[in-house]
Amino acid sequence: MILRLEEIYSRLLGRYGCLGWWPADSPFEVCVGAILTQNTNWINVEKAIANLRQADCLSLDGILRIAEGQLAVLIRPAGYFNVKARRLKDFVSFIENDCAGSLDAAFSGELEVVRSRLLKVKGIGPETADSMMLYAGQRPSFVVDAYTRRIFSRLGLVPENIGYDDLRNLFMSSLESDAGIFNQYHALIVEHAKRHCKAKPLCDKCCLGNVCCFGSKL
DNA sequence: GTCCAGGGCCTAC
DNA sequence: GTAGGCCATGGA
Repeated sequence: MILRLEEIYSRLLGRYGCLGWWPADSPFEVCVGAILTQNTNWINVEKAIANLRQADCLSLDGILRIAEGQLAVLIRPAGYFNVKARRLKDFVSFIENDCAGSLDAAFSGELEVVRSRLLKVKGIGPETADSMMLYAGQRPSFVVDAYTRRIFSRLGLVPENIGYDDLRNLFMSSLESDAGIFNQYHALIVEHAKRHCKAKPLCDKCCLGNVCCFGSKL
């Protein structure tokens, strides 16, 4: 049986309930987290964010002000710290110079225009741009990640090697364009993946019929 | 010791 | 246009 996207959402919501993503105190913090979490465990990101907060650098001005080398030291626990320090600097420069220092301005305008503007910033790829738009800007841009591709290809809904934009388009054309739903759906996918898709061997009580649950790698 | 985590850029073919 | 290498920490 092939499950539809709405049915999968309904099952995940029934299983895990409202998750209330993203775990951050402000839209700016969401953006910082989106960059820091690239290919990195969230636990390590939290440590880096705690360092930034303690150093009073968890703000646009804070990151503009601090030297890149010092920034790298603070975010060290998140890994790739030299790369990510540069990316954070590039991002705040974009907000300061191209958006008049306003995150609201960065997220204002036609959806795909906002997205393509973000994608021009070095270090912001599709997933990071969509995460920022959805979780910091409350814009209905669906976030696809490795978990999404893994689960939905295992369920037989898409090819394993489907491209990012193709998978994003599938969700966005199949679901009501609602930031609240997109927010929940992505959060539910991540929650499900963390609990089930890494289970070895097959986990039990999988609300998607165990199909997606057989180790983290195919 | 090995694998993996809520990616993205750059270089070679 | 795309596959492969690189960036790097910390927990399982």
